[in-house]
This record gives sequence, C-alpha cells and structure tokens, in this order.
Amino acid sequence: MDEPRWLTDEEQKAWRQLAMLMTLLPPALDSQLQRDSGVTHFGYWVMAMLSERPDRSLRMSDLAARASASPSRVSHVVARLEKNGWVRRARSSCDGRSNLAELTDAGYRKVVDAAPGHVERVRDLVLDALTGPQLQEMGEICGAMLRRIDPDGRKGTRPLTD
Amino acid sequence: MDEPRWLTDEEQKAWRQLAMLMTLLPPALDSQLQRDSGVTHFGYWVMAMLSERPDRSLRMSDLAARASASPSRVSHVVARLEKNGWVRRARSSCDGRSNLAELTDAGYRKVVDAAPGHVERVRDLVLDALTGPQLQEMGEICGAMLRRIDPDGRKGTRPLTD
DNA sequence: CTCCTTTTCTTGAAGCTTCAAATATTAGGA
DNA sequence: TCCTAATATTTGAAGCTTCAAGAAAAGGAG
Repeated sequence: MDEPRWLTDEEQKAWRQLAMLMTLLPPALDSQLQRDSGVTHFGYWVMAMLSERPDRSLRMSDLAARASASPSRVSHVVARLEKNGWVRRARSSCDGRSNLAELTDAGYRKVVDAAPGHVERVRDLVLDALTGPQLQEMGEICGAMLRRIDPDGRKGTRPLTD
Repeated sequence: MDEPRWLTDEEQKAWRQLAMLMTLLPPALDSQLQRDSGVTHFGYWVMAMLSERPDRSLRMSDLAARASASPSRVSHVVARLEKNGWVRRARSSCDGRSNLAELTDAGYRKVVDAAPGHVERVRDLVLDALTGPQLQEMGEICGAMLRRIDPDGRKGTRPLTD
C-alpha cells in the first residue's frame, strides 16, 4: 500500500524524451532499410552479426544472445531470411539440439549492399546529432539501464565448439 | 559512389548500446504492464495522455502527435481500447472529420490502477539506474536525436476547439 | 453551386513479435 | 539401461504495427 514515488518534473521530462525516442527511432531506421533494401532493421542486425564471424555462422542461441532477442523471435526471423535465401540453417554436428545459422553468399552481398545507406542513416539520426562527450555519455547511460534490464549481461556466452 | 564514413570504435560501441536498449527496454516495460494490467505500454501511454486533459479527451490527430505515432496506429489502438470499454469515440461537433477520443470512467480507473506498478518499473529500469546529471544529460541527448528524426517537433499543434 | 483538392480518420491485409506449447536431443541418476 | 530433467529450438495462434488504399467532411476556385 506504500504510496509510489511519483516522478519529479525533471524525471518526467527526461523519461518522456526517452519514451519518444523509443517510439520514433526504430521506425525511422526500419523505413530506410525496408525501402532501400527490403530488410527489417532487426533482420539486418541479425545478418550483420553473422557477417562478422569468420565462418559467417552462429548457433541460434548465441545469435539470440548477441541480438538481445528471444529465441522465438530469432527463429522466426531466420526462417524469413532463409526463405529469401540469405541464411541457411544446419543442425550442429556435435550437439544435435543446436542449429547453426549461416549467412549465404547472397546474404553477405545483401548486408554489404545495405550497409552504406544504413550507416548513413544512423549517422544522420544518431551520431551526428551528438557531440563527442555526449556520445561517450550515451554509451554509459545506456549501459547503466541495460544492466538493470538484463543483470547478467549476455555477451560472449559459450565456447562455440562447432 | 562516395565511400561511406564507417563507424569508429567509439561510435560503434555507443550505437550498439543504444540499439540494444531499443530492443530490450520496450519489451521490459510491456511485459510488466501486460502481466499486471492487461495493457500494452503504448495503450497505457495513450490513456495516460487522455487522463491528463481536463476533459479526458483529445482529437485523434492531436493524440497521435502527442504519442508520436502514426494516425493509423492510434486508430487501431483506440479501437482496441474502445472494445475494452476504456475509451469512447465521438465525432467532433465543429469539424465533422475529426474524432474525439475520450477516456471512460473505467479507462480512468485502469490508468490509475496501473500507474503505480508502471512507475515503479520505470524507476527501477531507467531512473534509478542514472545519477542526477546523467538524467539531465539523457534528456538532452534524446532531444538532440529527436530533432533529427522529427525536425518540426510535434507538440502543442492546434488550438483544440472542441 | 459544382468540382477539385486537402485534411482527418478508418480499414484490411501483410508482416513482425510474443506467448504458450510442442519437439528433439543430451545429460544425469537409480 | 531406463527414466527423468534440462537444454535448444521450433511452431502456431493471437495481437500489434505498418502500409496502401479508401471514405467522409471541409475549403476554395471558378
């Protein structure tokens, strides 16, 4: 029954700005990628993760951890990417439960083609909007919130034997 | 054909933090509200906007502007809220094109009931994660990005005659 | 007054995400 | 070995968002 600690004006103002950003930024990124490359921002993100690996592949669960998304979401997205011929799935040889998602050549080309336009958009909307110190500070601020949301910050996870 | 300006390590790191936050924060807020009150974060947001008005109502277009969302999205959401009996729609008397969305008594109660738990969550994940100066800085940083995304920052809009 | 344009809002379909449940495989213990 | 639990992933349905198109009213020119 404790009276909740309502937000001060300062807090309310800052929180509203963040809420607005969360509402407007994702669609702004999506629309550019969708229009120019026919990919979702999240789909692009997933393929970019794969493209960074030496063998262009990751276990589904590691992919999910790196993309900060639920296994289910990643599974659906990869299914769509696979339908487009950009990703291929194969069962892991050492653990029959695991699936490996691997970027195809077409998928790699897709990422490479989409990257410049996407980077430009990120620059335009995010990076160029901020001063150097602000950029630094933003990283720390986001990090602080992320630690609250996901205390055991998923990152490297398992050794990836296969 | 200009070579795009790729991201520096600093930029990449900061941007990834922000991207992760955009992926994780909305679901984190949604799940609390959905579980405890059966409302979406956006649905709550819309009802909260209405609840702040003296007459608990807004024109659909103003509601959309304040919620930073497309008319279509607001229309669908309000339709759902209306089905739940939380919002009522009525054609404006002075401009037959406009629709007024008005929070019902049940809707008002819903917002009031949901508010404490939601505020607590926002505190937990966002506000309590930051120092005072960081909070201030976050507001400014978000504001800077928002001005890039939506240069003519929608806010007060029209006079609301009715 | 009529026609045309603009504004405001809604609609339906398609796509994406979530949730709960199902499947398949490995691991651990009696 | 067999049984149970834990792990890794998928699936289908329900709900939400977007997109493109549509309807209705207002404003303005002729």
